[in-house]
Amino acid sequence: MSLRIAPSRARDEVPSATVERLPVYLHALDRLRASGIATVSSADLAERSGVTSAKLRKDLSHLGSFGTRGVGYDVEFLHRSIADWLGVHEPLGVVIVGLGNLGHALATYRGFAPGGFRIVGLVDVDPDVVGTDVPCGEHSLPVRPLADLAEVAASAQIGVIATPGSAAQDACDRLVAAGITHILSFAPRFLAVPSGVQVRAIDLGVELQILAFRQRQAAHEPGAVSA
Amino acid sequence: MSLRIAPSRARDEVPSATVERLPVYLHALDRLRASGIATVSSADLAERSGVTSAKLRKDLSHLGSFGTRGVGYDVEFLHRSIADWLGVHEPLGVVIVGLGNLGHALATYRGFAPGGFRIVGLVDVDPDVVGTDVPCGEHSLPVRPLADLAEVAASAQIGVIATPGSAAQDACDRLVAAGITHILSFAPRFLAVPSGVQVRAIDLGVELQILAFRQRQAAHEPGAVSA
DNA sequence: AGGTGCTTGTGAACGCTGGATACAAACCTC
DNA sequence: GAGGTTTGTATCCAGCGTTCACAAGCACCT
Repeated sequence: MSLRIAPSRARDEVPSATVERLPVYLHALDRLRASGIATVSSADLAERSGVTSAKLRKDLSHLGSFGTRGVGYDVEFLHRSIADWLGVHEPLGVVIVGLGNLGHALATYRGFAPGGFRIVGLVDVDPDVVGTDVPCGEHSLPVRPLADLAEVAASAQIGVIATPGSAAQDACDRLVAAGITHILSFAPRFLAVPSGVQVRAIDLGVELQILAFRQRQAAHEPGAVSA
Repeated sequence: MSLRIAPSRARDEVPSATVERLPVYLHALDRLRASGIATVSSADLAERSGVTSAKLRKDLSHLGSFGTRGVGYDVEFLHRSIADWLGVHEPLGVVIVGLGNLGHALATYRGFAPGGFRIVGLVDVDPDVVGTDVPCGEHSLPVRPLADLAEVAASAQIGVIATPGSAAQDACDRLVAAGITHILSFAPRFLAVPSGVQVRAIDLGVELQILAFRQRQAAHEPGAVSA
């Protein structure tokens, strides 16, 4: 393969919808690499990612030019290119607040390390939980009391809230006070934050209700089939 | 309060963006009701839900007219109206496939019952897990082997996939074969399904990577502050 | 009884992101 | 060197969602 120049276009001008699909492509490339496949066409990769080939090519064109006309994409090169563009090479520190069932699930979740994350701290209020060790991928970490949050968060860039809803706003405020600007929340609540702080909220109950609505709707009108 | 007519407009013509926000409003109303607040204005409710008042009023206008001009909304009445419209009164059966950490977290998740769900089955492949009892809200359920999935899914309308990625497509195929048409997947993979089957996918790794990208972007350009 | 001040409900315009199409450029193979 | 294949991109379109602004309506006060 000839020498290539890393395109690396300005990150600002990329549509957010594209940014949200890039990790999906990365996963698909992961699997292709694991299968020993060296080259992939846009049509093939698109099908594995659940999009159309045109959309895939348009997405990639926003960050540069990675393929070879008439051939396709080199799996290894495209994977590295997207990963670099997303900035996976320098892992971010993650602190998890709340180690109930969900917190444990997140801590032990495989797929954080390859994604460029390193869990650096676990925090909870429950005295029965504080002090216990939780396995986090390779290593394991002790759960520390809520009072230590500021100290723990000092080496983190991302906060994850896995507390009950009633404790979520307090946890959020503490994270923000500790300098965390990007938060992933699983609490069933809207979190108020100062401007400049990004919150990405996932509410399992809401997701299920949306699905349930569609189910009931489809059950009531058996004729309708949507994409 | 005077007699009111339930508006109940056609469900089809409501934009999907509105449908996805209704459960959020419902949660906010839950909390207001718990606080003993009887009346709420669109501005107040909107702030608690993380949207603008105009958007909230427009969303509600799609399903009818629930407020009183000059006063606001009756919390109890609006809650019941949205819940009825979403169809919460008749609970849907949920079957969970995969009872690792995430599956356990989902099974024990509080907030399914009030949302109109009833977990009716748990399935896993691991012989060590099969047979164990898992608490699901009020009651508890035994984990059954994968071979029983069709039988278990017979009384379910929604399937939840919480397996590792490698087992997700197989689990999905079995759910579809058992007649399940609406699936919530947490597996880091695109799931291929026949047309008519709805899949809602949540990939924790993807969510974190999107957030991480924004973090690195913000860190690199300290001037930018986005809403 | 009438006026006043809110708040809802909605009509219309706007912005815009994203998606589809089609075609030219480029590369490998024969 | 020709042909076939696949990428990269320019252009256009369409549809959705959001916002703005105002009219309609209710309660309360005088």
